[in-house]
Amino acid sequence: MSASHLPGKGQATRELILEAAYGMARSEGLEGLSIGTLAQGVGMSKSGVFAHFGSREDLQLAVLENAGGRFVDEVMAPALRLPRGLPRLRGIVERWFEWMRRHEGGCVLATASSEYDGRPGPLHDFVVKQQAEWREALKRAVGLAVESGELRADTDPGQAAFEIHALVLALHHDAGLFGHDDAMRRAKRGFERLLAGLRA
Amino acid sequence: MSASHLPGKGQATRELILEAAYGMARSEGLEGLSIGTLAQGVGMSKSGVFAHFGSREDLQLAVLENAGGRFVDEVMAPALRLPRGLPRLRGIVERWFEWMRRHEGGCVLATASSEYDGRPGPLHDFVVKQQAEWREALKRAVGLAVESGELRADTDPGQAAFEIHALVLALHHDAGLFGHDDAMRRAKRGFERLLAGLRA
Amino acid sequence: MSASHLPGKGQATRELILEAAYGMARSEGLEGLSIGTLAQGVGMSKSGVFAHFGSREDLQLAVLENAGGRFVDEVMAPALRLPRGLPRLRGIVERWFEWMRRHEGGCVLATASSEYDGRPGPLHDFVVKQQAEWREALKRAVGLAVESGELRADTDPGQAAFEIHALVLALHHDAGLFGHDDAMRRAKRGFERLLAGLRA
Amino acid sequence: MSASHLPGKGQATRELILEAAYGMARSEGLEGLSIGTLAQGVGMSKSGVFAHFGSREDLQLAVLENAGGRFVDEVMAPALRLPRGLPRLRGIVERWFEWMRRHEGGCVLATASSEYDGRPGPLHDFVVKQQAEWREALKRAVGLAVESGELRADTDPGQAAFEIHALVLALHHDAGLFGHDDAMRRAKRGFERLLAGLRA
DNA sequence: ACTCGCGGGACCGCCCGTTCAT
DNA sequence: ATGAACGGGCGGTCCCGCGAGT
Repeated sequence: MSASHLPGKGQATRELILEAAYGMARSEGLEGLSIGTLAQGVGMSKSGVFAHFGSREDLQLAVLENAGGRFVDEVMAPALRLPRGLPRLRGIVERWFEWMRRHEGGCVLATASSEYDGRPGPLHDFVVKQQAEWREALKRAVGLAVESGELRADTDPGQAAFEIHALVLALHHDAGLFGHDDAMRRAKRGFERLLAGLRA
Repeated sequence: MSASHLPGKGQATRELILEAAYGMARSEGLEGLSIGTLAQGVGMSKSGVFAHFGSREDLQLAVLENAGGRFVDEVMAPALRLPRGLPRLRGIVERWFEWMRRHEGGCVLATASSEYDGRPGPLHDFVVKQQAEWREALKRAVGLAVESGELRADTDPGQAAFEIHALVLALHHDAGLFGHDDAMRRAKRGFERLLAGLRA
Repeated sequence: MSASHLPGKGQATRELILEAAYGMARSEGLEGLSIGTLAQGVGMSKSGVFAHFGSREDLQLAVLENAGGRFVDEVMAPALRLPRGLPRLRGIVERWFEWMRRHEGGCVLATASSEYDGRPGPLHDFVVKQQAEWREALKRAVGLAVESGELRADTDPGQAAFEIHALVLALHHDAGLFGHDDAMRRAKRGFERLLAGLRA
Repeated sequence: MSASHLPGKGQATRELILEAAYGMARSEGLEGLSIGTLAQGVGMSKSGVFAHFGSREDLQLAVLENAGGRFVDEVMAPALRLPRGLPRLRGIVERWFEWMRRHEGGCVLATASSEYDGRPGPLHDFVVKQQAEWREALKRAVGLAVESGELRADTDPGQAAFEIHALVLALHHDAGLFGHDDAMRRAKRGFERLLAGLRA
């Protein structure tokens, strides 16, 4: 957001590294990231890679931040440009499902939740913040649909957000273990049933 | 032929190790298990620990098997002794939630799903088998409740099982990140709403 | 040679172990022998194997002793029953070559010389003793052929024994690296040439 | 493009390590080389040592290569600058004997032959290549002495090379087990006798 | 500003030879 | 002859710094 340094070569390499790191973290998890392997993957020396992030933990944070940014760009932001109410709520969920489809075989953001749920530290805190943010966004979208009268007035937005997120988690879970297609069908049907129950 | 090694000293140590291993895997994940740390935790030498399981992978498998066995004993088995239909279905879900409460701060079985979803190997296969089994049990319980007329005849048991499991996953997720109590409340309300929608 | 303990089961197992150990030492060398691998090879527990020899070193010694005994039985002893002079000398060498043929792919006795030449200890001493013995036997056989007038009177038996042993070593060397057949031809021709030069 | 890392600090350390490794391999054999012990010997950390050679096997190969290079420099190359015929043949053998004198107590190149004769792999292949090369060089030197008329026309160069090499092996063998001086005398006398028999 | 070569120290999973009670 | 355990070592990989090159 500042003019501190023109895009710069460093920034470009950094992005390249993050890209590769994200790919690796998808299958091995953020905890499975190894600087050596990563360096090999991008064709640099270990110290070259290392220099961009002062520590492994900072690298993991950067990957998480980066992926989170993309999630916002591809899921949240476009949905927020849709009209309030059901359209926007549907927009979020559909894009979220679609995101999961593209990340079939491992979504770092989803995996990170269980990697760091019981392990204090900066990564834990960051994951909590991210997840809370998105849950809140979901909750707000539900709330607006209640205000607009599309959903029943006695709807509890937090509860609804919880249940929607549950479907996302189950989608990721089943897609990874049992195959993507069935999981997607079930998730979509689950969402429709949920909406049906809430509709005014 | 004496009573010397029927219960076996080795078996006892093995159980002790598995206990400690389970505790560690709860926070670090099965992939985070280290034989050295584990040995230190049980006050044995590395080689002493190692000898009980021919390899790290076999140790991980043993932990998973052991935990799975306890899950069956504490959740599935007792529920199967309840009368078919809603009571049994409720029995499973309530005990499953209760299991999650006791494993607040990390359930290895739940975490393993995301650790091995995209990583081929014996552990992956085992996880898939376990999860499929329990999902199937859930599905059967739903089916029986349909047969008994307690749930609507057009209920899709597989879909219902998916949605119930989603609530379990969300319970684990939220409990780890946002605190257990809220998560539990939401999961229970979610289950009641789900049942309400399915009731004949 | 004593009546200390009737052949006994223990003795039999011991022989069985030595047999297996010899086989392993042929490809891996005496230093490459591992009690674990050996135990597995004979289908016993490590400690079971270990109990027969108080230490790894004693096992190695036993293997060496055992193989040496067989060498004497198959090479030296039968040759000593031949008439003195050239026949006996030829007998030794031919049987020695033949021994190498049967141990194509590694003769522990030959290998041990280079494993322990620069490493003090009981094994070194034992190897030296064995090799000295056989060299001495060779030397005596040459000496007898000189006395019988079949070889020139100015023959130096120690020198001749050295050169004959050289051919044996070269046979083992070439057989292992370049193939047995060529090596054998060359060794035999070398021996004949040597004899031709010494003949009266 | 500067002189910064043409000699290279790393190269220097590498040579230093190889030097120490050669010393250790002389008594323990190439298979007896241990990275930990080696590191201790050169006063570095294990990983520091390890980094110079991607694996233990590559370290062993490097030691073999290095020693082979020195052998060529000190034995073969200078002899090849002598006039063809007997002088050059003598030059090779004398320098080879001299090499053995300097490596009294264990020559890695000689020992490696018996360590890897029955064990497939890159080291085996390398040893075979080395030995074949030097044998071939010896054979050529004999052949040239035949062409020059100094050795009998019916001389078989391959056979002669075999017998000369046999003396080298016996020199190494006896020097290690029975003492160097006797061995050297016998080897030299053997070579003279051999030449006498081949002379035109 | 960025990248690399080189090295360290801790730890990994695993296997060694060995002991002791049974 | 076994099973359990030990202490120590193996080869190998980790993350991380320092110093210097461009």
